[in-house]
Amino acid sequence: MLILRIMQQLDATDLRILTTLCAQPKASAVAVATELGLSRNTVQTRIARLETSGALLPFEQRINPAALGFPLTSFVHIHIQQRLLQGIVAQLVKIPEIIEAHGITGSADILARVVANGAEELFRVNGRILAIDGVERADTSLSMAALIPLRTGSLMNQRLFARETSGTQTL
Amino acid sequence: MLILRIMQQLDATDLRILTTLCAQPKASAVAVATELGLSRNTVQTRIARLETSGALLPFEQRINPAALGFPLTSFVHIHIQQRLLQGIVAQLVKIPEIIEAHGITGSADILARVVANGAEELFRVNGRILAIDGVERADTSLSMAALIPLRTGSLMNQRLFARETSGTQTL
DNA sequence: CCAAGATAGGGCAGGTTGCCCAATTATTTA
DNA sequence: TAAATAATTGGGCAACCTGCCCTATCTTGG
Repeated sequence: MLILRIMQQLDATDLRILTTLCAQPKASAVAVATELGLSRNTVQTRIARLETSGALLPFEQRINPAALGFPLTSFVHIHIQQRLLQGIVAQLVKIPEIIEAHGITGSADILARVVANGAEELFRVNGRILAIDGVERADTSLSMAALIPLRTGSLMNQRLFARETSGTQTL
Repeated sequence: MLILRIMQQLDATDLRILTTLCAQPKASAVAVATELGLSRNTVQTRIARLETSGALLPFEQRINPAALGFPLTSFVHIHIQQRLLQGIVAQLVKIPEIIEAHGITGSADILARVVANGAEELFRVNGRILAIDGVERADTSLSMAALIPLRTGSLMNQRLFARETSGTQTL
């Protein structure tokens, strides 16, 4: 329902287009085409497909929470009564500072990414989470440093490399 | 060194522009301007500033790892000999499947986001992490569901709302 | 061998960008 | 409060780009 099944593997051309766009986000289709030695039509078709197939995440992803006034990032491991998951998620969605959440395996049930403008707000959010019916514990880990900022370039290189050599991936 | 200090708080106009762009990522500056009742010049100036000030993260962020052939996401809590952090991070960066990593407080030292095309690859990556000198343990939590996909819209609403109600916030 | 799909190449009207400038508001600051 | 500074607006212009349409190759798989 979210992402189309049609999300088959991207081929080398798609990857080259994406790579070019990463380097020059504002590049026009024409620019990409000439740079890659493709026709404008091809590039436009590909990009359109990438957007509809779910290969491109929403623009929202590019907005920096820090710039919005939320410089602190923390990860909260939430332990819950699993049978109440549905309702708990519904409540979590209502907390704006929770900008991401995954249902995970392991001792905790949910891993949430929480941003805040300061420690107090973090504390407040923690309180709101604990107040939800079915939540039993919430362990917060504050991010002290973004050692590796979210990237996908490494994945694209991997794919391109794998294609060219056709061998086992290594590094 | 990463993000410019110039990243002062965004004002209501910036937020409105960003909100509009979220709704219509392909909207031209002219379109945004007319929709918000601003001049084209203003919108273009603002957007340019947002891009240079670090309020807009790199395009890379919009690429879906799943589309690249990495449908599995997991979170790995890494315990290390803290004095070896530097070198460990240097090694982690070389592992393409690690698309994000934070230095965190709590029992674990590093929280890494790892993607893979299958369980075996996850296992391989885990091995590579454990092989790094100074790494003592790596606990993997597989993401079974993206309960809340990364979002920032909630933050923008919060900010805009805060502005409208209480007039004190400098945002 | 044919059908389907992808790519190249060309065309055209209309919208858009980049850049520049002057006039008009805010907003600060002295 | 007045002067200085920054933000916004409105307009103009050439170059460029997009969206859409059509056709001719060229692969690829059945």
